[in-house]
Amino acid sequence: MQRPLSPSDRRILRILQSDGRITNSALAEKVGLAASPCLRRLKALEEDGVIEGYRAMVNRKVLGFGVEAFVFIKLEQSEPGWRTRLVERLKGYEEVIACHALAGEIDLLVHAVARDIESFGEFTMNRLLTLPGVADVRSSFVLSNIKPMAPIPVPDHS
Amino acid sequence: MQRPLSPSDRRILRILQSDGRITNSALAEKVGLAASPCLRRLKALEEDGVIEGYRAMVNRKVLGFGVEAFVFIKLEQSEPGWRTRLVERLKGYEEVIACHALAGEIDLLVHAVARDIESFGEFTMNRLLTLPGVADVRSSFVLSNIKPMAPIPVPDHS
DNA sequence: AGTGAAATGACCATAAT
DNA sequence: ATTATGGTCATTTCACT
Repeated sequence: MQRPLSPSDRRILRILQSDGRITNSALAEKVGLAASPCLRRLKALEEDGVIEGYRAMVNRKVLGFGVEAFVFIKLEQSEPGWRTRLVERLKGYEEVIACHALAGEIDLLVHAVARDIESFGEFTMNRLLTLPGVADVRSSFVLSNIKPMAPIPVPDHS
Repeated sequence: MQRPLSPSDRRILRILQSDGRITNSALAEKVGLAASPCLRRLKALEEDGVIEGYRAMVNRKVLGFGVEAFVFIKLEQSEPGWRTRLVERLKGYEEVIACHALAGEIDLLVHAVARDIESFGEFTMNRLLTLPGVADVRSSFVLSNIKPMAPIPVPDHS
């Protein structure tokens, strides 16, 4: 189902996770490959879905989002259809920068940004609590990003 | 303290958050600029720290990490020094792909990956619970990534 | 290895302040 | 005048075959 990763592939993945915009030729040099085979490997990794995309990390505060928070949501037990629609609505909110379904006490973990505390309040009150199927909503503001979005470790073998 | 963002800057940020490896010339075309001024703006955004970096998004399962989890940590009240050292240790763990300090019930929210449930257990037992200053550790496995790492919205004005 | 495309820097034009 | 914007062109470097 998945071609095994060569040592070069692994080096490529390590480098690209910390510098996603490096040129292929600079990448090739770091990896210890000629440009041409390096590019072929990179394309293959993209093609195979090992690399799912590239993203610029933007400073949220510069964009006017002074508040970052996590919202812990418990759902009511209800027909499956409700849950699907709830999740679709949630995904549609642009304040939601990530959302995970969890096992255990909390059903949904929502990572959100907002301009300020007031607009975050508006968001939770008007857009989260009003979703049908939501039993409980608790929010915690992020005080500091201790470790922001670190790379996934790339072991020498899978 | 921060140069205001031009409409072109905002378009650049929107595009680069969903395609961080787009060539400058393709970016320029989408933005509606010539390549040269587009590149100048891009460099300035990096220089000013508006863009904090670029990252390839890698499929964790391909790398052998079948398990993704959030760990909710409560700390004991203790001297500030302990907390700093605890946080440093936490940052050093490569299983930890993100970590936030939160206000409220939970003090630290840790986002982690592991090869399987057993090795996640080893991680929580031997590396988290043993940290001095930790009062309580609770873990929830991620069942699904409902909305994985969406862009931060870029308003037309800040 | 070669060729077409992209990146990059020097320099100019225009408009708003 | 100064600042901020964008454009053109020439050169080097890169991507890709």
